[in-house]
This record gives sequence, C-alpha cells and structure tokens, in this order.
Amino acid sequence: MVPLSSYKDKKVITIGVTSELTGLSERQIRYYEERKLIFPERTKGGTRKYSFRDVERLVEIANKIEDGMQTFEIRREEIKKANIREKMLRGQLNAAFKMRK
Amino acid sequence: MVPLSSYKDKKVITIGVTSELTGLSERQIRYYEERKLIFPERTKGGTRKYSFRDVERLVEIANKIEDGMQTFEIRREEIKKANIREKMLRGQLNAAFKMRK
DNA sequence: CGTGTAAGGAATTCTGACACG
DNA sequence: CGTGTAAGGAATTCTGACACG
Repeated sequence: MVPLSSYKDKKVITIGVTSELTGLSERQIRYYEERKLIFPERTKGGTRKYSFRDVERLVEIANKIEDGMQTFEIRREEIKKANIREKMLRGQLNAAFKMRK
Repeated sequence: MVPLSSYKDKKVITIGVTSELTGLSERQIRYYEERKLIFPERTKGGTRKYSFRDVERLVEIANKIEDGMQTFEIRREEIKKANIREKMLRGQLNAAFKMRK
C-alpha cells in the first residue's frame, strides 16, 4: 500500500505540464537542466520526466534568479548544502559505529 | 508550502507513463475510461492526464477484472459506495446543523 | 547570461474501426 | 466483453542554432 518512493519524488510529469505547474517556459526549464540545477529522467524515446519535487525546486530556482542570482551561484549553493549534509551524516555514522579514525 | 490538492490527486501523468506504472496497455486504460471507471483530465490539445490516485484505481480495476468481474459491475460497486458515503455525510450535516426535517 | 524563436524531425497520443470471441 | 492492432492525423517534445544583450 505504501509506495517505495513517495509520489513526490517519482518522475512522471512531462515538460509541458511542468511548464504549466511552474509558470516557466520550456526553454527555461531545459536551460536550468543544462546548468545542472535540475535532473529529469527520460522515457525510452528521450522525453523528459519531472517529479513534484522537481516542480518545487524549479519554482525556488526561478525565485532566486528573479532575485538576481546566477545559475552557477545557485548550483554552488546546492553543492555546499549537499556537502554539509554529507559531513553530518558521516559524523553520525562514525559515532554510531564507533569507527572514528 | 502545502499544496491545495495533494500530489496524489493532481492529474499530471500521461497515458504512456500511466501504462508503465500500472502495467496495463493504453488500450485497456482508454477502455476503462469509456466504461466510466476512470476520469482523466485533458490538456488543451486533448492529451489525457492521470493522477497517482488514478494509477492506484487502475490497478484495483485490473485486479477485479482478473477476478472475473465485469466493468459494469465494478462501476455499480463504485456508485453504491459513493451513495453510502453521501448518505453518511448528509446525516452528519443534518445532525450538526439540526436541520433534520 | 538567460531566454525567445523558427526549423525539422522524432516520439507520443488521439479517434474510429476491424477483429476475435 | 475486453483487448489487440493498423491507420492517419494531430499534439508534444527534442536538439542545435541564431538572436539579443
């Protein structure tokens, strides 16, 4: 009954619908992918598929760009956050398993 | 932050992806719509869009058909359930507002 | 840099019908 | 009854490029 990955993360939405949901043009959405801010999946035929989480992320990206932030800055910010999360996780794992050093 | 209608109910999935998610053929999915068991939305262009809830419902329908149930029986069953729900709701409203006859 | 657009092609979807049963 | 399929057309999406700036 409970889906393996939440509906929110399942990549099932076409770029057309994603465009409607976000208010962004398809051009913008594809460009943000080019700048490595978003990572849709593809059908066998090559059509892009987005998740609801992607839709949310796109809206956030759009807001930051409106605020004058550039794509590379947004990307850098994301990488930094991911690194912090990774370090914290590593620390917790080390503590839990007493494997430090 | 909280979406008006849950992700589960938003109709955003194409018939191709729905077919993959359910394991049903597009023909089957369209037929169940013809028999009024499922109600996708449409894009301006006429392309069908399904929700995750629709996907779940489709799997249930498929199971019942596998068990030998016919589409009209499944539909009758759904209508009966809806009627029961409607009666219970009406009763609660009447009790709450003291408007019973 | 971020985005619009025209271009040509390919993938996707649509409907109505015939087929089997 | 439920489903497969071929048919022709329309809607959707894709990529690479030119444009503006």
